[in-house]
Amino acid sequence: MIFTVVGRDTSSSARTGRLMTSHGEIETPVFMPVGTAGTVKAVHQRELKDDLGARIILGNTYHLYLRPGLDILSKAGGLHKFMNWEGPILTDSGGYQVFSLSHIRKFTPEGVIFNSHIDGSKHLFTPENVVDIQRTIGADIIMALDECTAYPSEHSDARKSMEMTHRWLARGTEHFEKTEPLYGHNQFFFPIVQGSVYPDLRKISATEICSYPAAGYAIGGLSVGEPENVMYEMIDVVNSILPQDKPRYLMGVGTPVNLLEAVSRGVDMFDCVMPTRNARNGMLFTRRGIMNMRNNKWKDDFSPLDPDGTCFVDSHYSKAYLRHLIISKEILGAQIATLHNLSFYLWLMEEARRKIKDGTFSSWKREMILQISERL
RNA sequence: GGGGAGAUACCAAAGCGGCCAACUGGGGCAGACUGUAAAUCUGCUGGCUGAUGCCUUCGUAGGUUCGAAUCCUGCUCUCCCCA
Repeated sequence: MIFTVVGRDTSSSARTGRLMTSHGEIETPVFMPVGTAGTVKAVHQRELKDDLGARIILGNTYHLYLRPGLDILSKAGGLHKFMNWEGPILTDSGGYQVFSLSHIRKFTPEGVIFNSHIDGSKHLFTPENVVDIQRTIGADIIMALDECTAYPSEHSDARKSMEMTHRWLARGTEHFEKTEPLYGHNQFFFPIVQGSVYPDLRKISATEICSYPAAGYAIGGLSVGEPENVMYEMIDVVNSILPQDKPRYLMGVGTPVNLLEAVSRGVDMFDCVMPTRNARNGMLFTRRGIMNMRNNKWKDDFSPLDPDGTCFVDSHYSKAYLRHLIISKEILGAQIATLHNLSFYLWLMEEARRKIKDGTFSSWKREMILQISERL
């Protein structure tokens, strides 16, 4: 993968760049909407592409492997064709499910045994077969199997967890190198830094994963409950070690403020369920602040959803109408709210790229954070 | 006209002598949500109070009882069956 830094902020570590994949070019910093099960929930692929301008989306190894399963994905010719998404896709390895489904998993020397959350059946994930599964899915960027260390964790536990991630990385990398993409387009394999909230471990981990000549590097195990300033500190520690000329992907983060703080620390790629999940739960992010659409105060506010918004739903529907839809649990409410939130996240990154190029990123960021933190 | 059943908080509906300011569901109000087991989850929902607590409530008016949403009597209303 070719990654080119095309602009740098002068007063922070923020940079803007271009990332080439077989399915198109991505400008960074970029937010990648999460589409766990082969769908960004509540958003049509055409809306994703045409209305939102999303350039790359996520899928999830664990979910797609369980359903529809590899047989179907293989017959479909990969996830791109299956879901009719022509842009780049990144798949998470299932490492996060090792963490979030911890009560139905068991570690073995080989890998991690899971009980399916769907039917309870047993499945084994190994650093190797997770590469194979992601070959079958056919994502442009695939992730190493890691363990997202729980927070809080003792230093000794965090170290053990990190070391397992490193051992898995060695095996996963070897397997990745001796296997081939299945659908005629390139795939890139990203290792993941762990180390919990311990700077010494983060340094060890970042140094370790940099010893692999990967196309890009991910920072995992953050925004799992630790204070935000600790997360920022870890990003600083890791980014001081990760190579300048490779994309950096902060996994699972985060709030709009988190994104801006991480961009200013040199992060290039983000994904998070927050804009989509919170949308379905009635929470809207706007450049003037956060709105809980279920709140009584919107019931007769017929003004546009978001007068500053860039998505057509922002000017075509009122706050009162969306509140009605959300409260009535109407499907359209989830659709409108999700379109809005994703368009806000994508706008925020687009604007960040522009400000980095302009050389005004830091002052813009400062002002932006004040605005978007308001509770409306 | 005769017989029967019932009236409980915003709605529905438990409770049938003290553990009841009253189960539960809905509705309402608010909060949470960060590589999605989430169109989910949590809290509150008579009044005053930070809490303990106090005050006013179970159609209505009386009565029995140390004590009543719960037992008795009258009244009002609703529903069902027969004529």
